[in-house]
Amino acid sequence: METWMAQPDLDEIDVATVLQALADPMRLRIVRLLAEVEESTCTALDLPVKVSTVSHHVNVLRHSGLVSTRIDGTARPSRLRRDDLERRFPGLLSSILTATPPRLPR
Amino acid sequence: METWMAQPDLDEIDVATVLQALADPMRLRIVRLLAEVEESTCTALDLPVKVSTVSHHVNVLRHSGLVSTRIDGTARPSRLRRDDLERRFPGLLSSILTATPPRLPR
DNA sequence: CGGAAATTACGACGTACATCGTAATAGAGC
DNA sequence: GCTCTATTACGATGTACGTCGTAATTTCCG
Repeated sequence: METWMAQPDLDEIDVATVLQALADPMRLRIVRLLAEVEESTCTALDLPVKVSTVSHHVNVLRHSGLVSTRIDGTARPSRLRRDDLERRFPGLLSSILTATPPRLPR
Repeated sequence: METWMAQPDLDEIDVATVLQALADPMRLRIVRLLAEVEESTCTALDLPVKVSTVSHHVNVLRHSGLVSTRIDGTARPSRLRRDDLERRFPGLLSSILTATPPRLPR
């Protein structure tokens, strides 16, 4: 049986909270990574910050409703709530993930 | 003839910058107001902060590509770049504007 | 049981930034 | 020209938070 960490229900997800979560560059990077690997733990994510910081970011992402986290022994693999987000805010997450990089300058 | 303040081109708009702009509650509120009134100046917006602060926020919104500002005498009426944003990030702005308020608690 | 690994809880530190007050600038109208 | 209004430029201030280091907790495994 699979156990999951506490997370907001679909209709509890606040768009302002989601935007605040996505506003941080490192968290946006985590979201993009999770969109590729489908599931990953904090230590497995290859990021230029300490694991305790990654853990903090993933917590923020889960509380905002962006990711769901499974309990697997001592590991806590997380995955993007793509379908949930698509239902709650159609087009939001997908347009962020498929966005073209900005043209120079800036 | 209409003059406009400098703003990023469509393909110069960065999704990360847009998200950072929308992350602030007051700026999100401004975006929602502009979505209703179609065009407004800083002083016309009824907000619980000083006008200099509103001006700052509108500048951030313009630099991020969310609003365009027209020069009309001493006034600087701004409007949402809805069509531009829809073309650049389909579904992003619209899903934010039409989002249902979150169910309690939180 | 003992040790290693994953995660998190906690406190501390820097810094980015939202906000304000004031002053400077610019246009409109008398 | 003078005044009024709208906007912004600038500096100051307080606070939120991203990051780190360390310790505590939990689980797995030999």
